[in-house]
Amino acid sequence: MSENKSKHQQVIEALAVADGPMSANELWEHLRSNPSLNSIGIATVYRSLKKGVEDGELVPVELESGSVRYESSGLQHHHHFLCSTCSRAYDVEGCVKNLEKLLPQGFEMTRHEILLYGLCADCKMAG
Amino acid sequence: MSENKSKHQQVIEALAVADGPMSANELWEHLRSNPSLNSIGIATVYRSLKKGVEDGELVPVELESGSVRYESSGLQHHHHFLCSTCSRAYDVEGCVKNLEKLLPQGFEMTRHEILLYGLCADCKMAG
DNA sequence: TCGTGTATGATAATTGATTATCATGCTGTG
DNA sequence: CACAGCATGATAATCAATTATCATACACGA
Repeated sequence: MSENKSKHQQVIEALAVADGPMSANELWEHLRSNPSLNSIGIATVYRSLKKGVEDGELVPVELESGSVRYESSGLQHHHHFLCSTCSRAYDVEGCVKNLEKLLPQGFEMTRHEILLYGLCADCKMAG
Repeated sequence: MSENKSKHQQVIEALAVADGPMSANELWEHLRSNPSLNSIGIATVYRSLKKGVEDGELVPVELESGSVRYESSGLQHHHHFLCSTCSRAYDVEGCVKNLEKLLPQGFEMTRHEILLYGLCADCKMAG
């Protein structure tokens, strides 16, 4: 398989070009639906995600209860939009100022996440 | 039991005075540890949470994968802080401006959540 | 007091996500 | 070609959260 991509690479690369973090299941469906790729098993998806995180290529992102999504590490600072209809997560660029002013006395902040909820462009147009 | 509080009321009231949203399990441990209250079963906690949401008294809050927390409805607009050490969630007052500027073209935002991560005052002092 | 209905607790059952297992097939080497 | 080792897929096993079940106990009205 030296001239073809390994399944693991397919997982990593799919996330590299995705427009938002994806769960194991989303990734699985996405890869299976692509006719130019061979089929892939869900076990391989989980294995690749785990390895990707261990290798520092991927970062887990928890936006909801019940599922962990993954994104490429090394992306610019960004946040996420979660569509209430299709439940896909999208990256959104930029950030806001003055987050520190929210911090209560005595607390120490190491990072933050901003989550926007609503309708993504696709679902808004379809609805 | 007319002069005492029902278990359901105890759950609702515990959340009313909590300093952040709590999961079923957190609530259960909290209520059991309070010597002035009778013991309570985990089933009752889940039942009360479900009923509280149906009645509009409680709101589910999803900050992580793996657990749903609940808070009183009708709180002022606020956000949350999640302690990486004790994993408790705290309410934080206030908000920030210009969130709309993050929204991609064609998307529609209905609500948002800001999550701060780090050490809470207790853990910071203890650590 | 008797009967009905609600509240409760213990625990079994379910569910969804994730991990472990195991057999297969392919790669590259000696 | 035979062998060792890794990648893979199907699926069983695990795990945590949640829900369903069922028997008990108490409150309240007839």
